[in-house]
Amino acid sequence: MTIYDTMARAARVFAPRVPPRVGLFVCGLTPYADAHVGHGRSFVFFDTVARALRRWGYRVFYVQNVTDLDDKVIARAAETEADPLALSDRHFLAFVRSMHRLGATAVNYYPYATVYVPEIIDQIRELVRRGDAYPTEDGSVYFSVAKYANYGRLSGQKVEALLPGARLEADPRKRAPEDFVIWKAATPGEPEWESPWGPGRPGWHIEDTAITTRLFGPRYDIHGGGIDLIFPHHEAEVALAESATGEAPLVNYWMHAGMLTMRGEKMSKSVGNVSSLDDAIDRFGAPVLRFFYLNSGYRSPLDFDPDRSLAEAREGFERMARPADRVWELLERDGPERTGRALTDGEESEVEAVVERLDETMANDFNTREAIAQLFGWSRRVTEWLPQRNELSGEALEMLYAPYAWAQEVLGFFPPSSTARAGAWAAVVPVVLQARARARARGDYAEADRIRDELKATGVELEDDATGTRWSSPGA
RNA sequence: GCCAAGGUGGCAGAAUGGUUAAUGCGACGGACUGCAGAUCCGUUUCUUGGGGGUUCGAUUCCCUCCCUUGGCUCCA
Repeated sequence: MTIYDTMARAARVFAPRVPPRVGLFVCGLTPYADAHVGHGRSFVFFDTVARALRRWGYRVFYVQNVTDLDDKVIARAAETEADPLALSDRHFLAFVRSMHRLGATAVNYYPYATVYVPEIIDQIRELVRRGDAYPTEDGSVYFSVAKYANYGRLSGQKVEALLPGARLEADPRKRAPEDFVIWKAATPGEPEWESPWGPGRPGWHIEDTAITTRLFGPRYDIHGGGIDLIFPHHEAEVALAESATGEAPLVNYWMHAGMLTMRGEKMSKSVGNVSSLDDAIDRFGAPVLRFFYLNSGYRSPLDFDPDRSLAEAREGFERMARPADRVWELLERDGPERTGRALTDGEESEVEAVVERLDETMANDFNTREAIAQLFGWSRRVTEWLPQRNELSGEALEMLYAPYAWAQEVLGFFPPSSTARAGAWAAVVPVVLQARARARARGDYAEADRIRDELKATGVELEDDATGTRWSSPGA
């Protein structure tokens, strides 16, 4: 399989350092506000990466850090008079709930940065000892960019070119304007930890390297994140970790997910054009949202139009999922032991070829879009089988379902959805349907349509076909 | 100004050094249906941002220009 590596600016064959183990680290969010649709994109993508790697037999240890304390958390907490750590804790838990609703459950461990303060201090101490970082009189510590020769390799930036940059402010405490803070001297009233340089708290970049050095050692396989993090954050991570450990490269494969834009502009809390992730899940459901995200190349920008994007994704997803549902219904009702005809050898190898191709497609730098195109092709094929589906054995039906099972495993679509027709509705709706069937039988279509309309008003949708009436309650 | 990623049909968005450039959405017509829905058939549509080069052949590789977005010490 190949992965596009940002450092190499090319697709490279993937080879873990210690197969079959894979260390995967993805920059998580700073939980000072609710997650938005843009966050969902990259986290769903990396969830899919971990799912695919696991399917292929890799033992993935997926770590996603939580920046539970930084300037924004403190600022937001000050506005609401809340404790900063309690504020980020609350938002993080909400974020994890959203991720679970999205089926993004591949993460093994979400380390809070503040839990790793001892490791952070150790790493800073090592950098200072080596002369790569220096404390200042006020009790902060800065990393000396000039001491790291490869600074700029990941992002393509040159240090000289940074100087005219918009936000580099002259700071008398810094030896060079490009130096960045790794330990921030305490401000009264803010959370602080004791350190050799006085009370303070960690800088952003060093949190991740202290965590990954502790959990993975000086080198690991894959580091992911949004493309907006390449500079300065990931550039700084490389410099810090490689300086502190003396080993390189820190990361073998750098993966960056493209931005989600809102009508052409990056969705972000700073811009203020955010659309709540939970609202999107509420309105369209996790499968539609995952479909929307994965229906594009992960490195390309993806535009989100709240009026159109998810409605369009829903149409597409339903077309793809409908034949899967028809097969699943029978399996759910009769179980895999149901009797009937088996697939022919030719049909079986057809299914196997489809699944094999899906794996090959994903192995090409996680080409989820192409995999989805293939699933559409499979749905067209399954539609041809549907008229005779009642004659098929459970085993045959399971084979027809195999590409969808693949999608469930890797892309996270098609969650087992038996609940949709369960509960109180399951008892009541069939009675109503019988009444409607009698009305239709005697030609009273006005009554039949009235029942259909009234059910629809409660969220229950009906579809008539040759075998009877099917109902569904998407909101259930 | 510097760095990076994008630019493909009405829209979203793939792919490839080589037959008709996917897939989906939308629209239109038809079949089926009591109607609706679903499904099927057909139609609709791109010479792949502009220019130049390499090549027998490029949308794909190279150069250059333009545009959009992201980054340039807050960010998925």
